[in-house]
Amino acid sequence: MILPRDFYFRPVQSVARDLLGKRLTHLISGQRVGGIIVEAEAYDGEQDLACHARVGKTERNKVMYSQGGHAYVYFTYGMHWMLNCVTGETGYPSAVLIRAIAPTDGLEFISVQRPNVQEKQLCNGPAKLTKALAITGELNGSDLCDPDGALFIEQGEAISDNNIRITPRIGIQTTPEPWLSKPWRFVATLS
DNA sequence: TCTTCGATTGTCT
DNA sequence: GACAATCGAAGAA
Repeated sequence: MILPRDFYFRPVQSVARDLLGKRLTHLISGQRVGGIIVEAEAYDGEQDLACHARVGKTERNKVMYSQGGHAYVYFTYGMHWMLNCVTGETGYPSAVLIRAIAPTDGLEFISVQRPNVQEKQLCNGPAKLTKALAITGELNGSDLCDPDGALFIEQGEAISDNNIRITPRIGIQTTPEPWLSKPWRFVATLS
């Protein structure tokens, strides 16, 4: 059961929190590869100086300005892909960075993608999970609400508030306050 | 266990 | 020409 587009038409912080426990799937040659989302971060518009859209609309970040429910996939550090879910109405650049999942489907595919890696470390980072699920720039702009698409997010398990940790965002060291300390990272604690 | 640092390229100024 | 929403290896303690 794929999440309806309405799910993404809410404040990006709410979407980030509620994505925890949902099921991310990449369909590869008909095979389901994916897992449960356990970590996500919110990036909220041009005023958020940690958000790519802080410099306005560019060729790179234009997908963030599209309608909620689409995938924003970008390349960074010369070697890593990152996966985001666009939120909000067309024209408002906000998105949720998917930072980690607990893999449940296509484990043999994942182990080929990430050889010699302990199970717990397979998808516990934003670049790790894109590598594990073979997500690249080809999927940039994909509609996550399309049941015939290759990449989609389905209803999963509800995560209660006392199983969620909220912290500042990671990897934005050069971002000035107050954005640096915004509690916009959501982590589902296992068990 | 903790900290430092190299890899590697698309994108923006 | 600078640097990035990172990772993992290597070295120190």
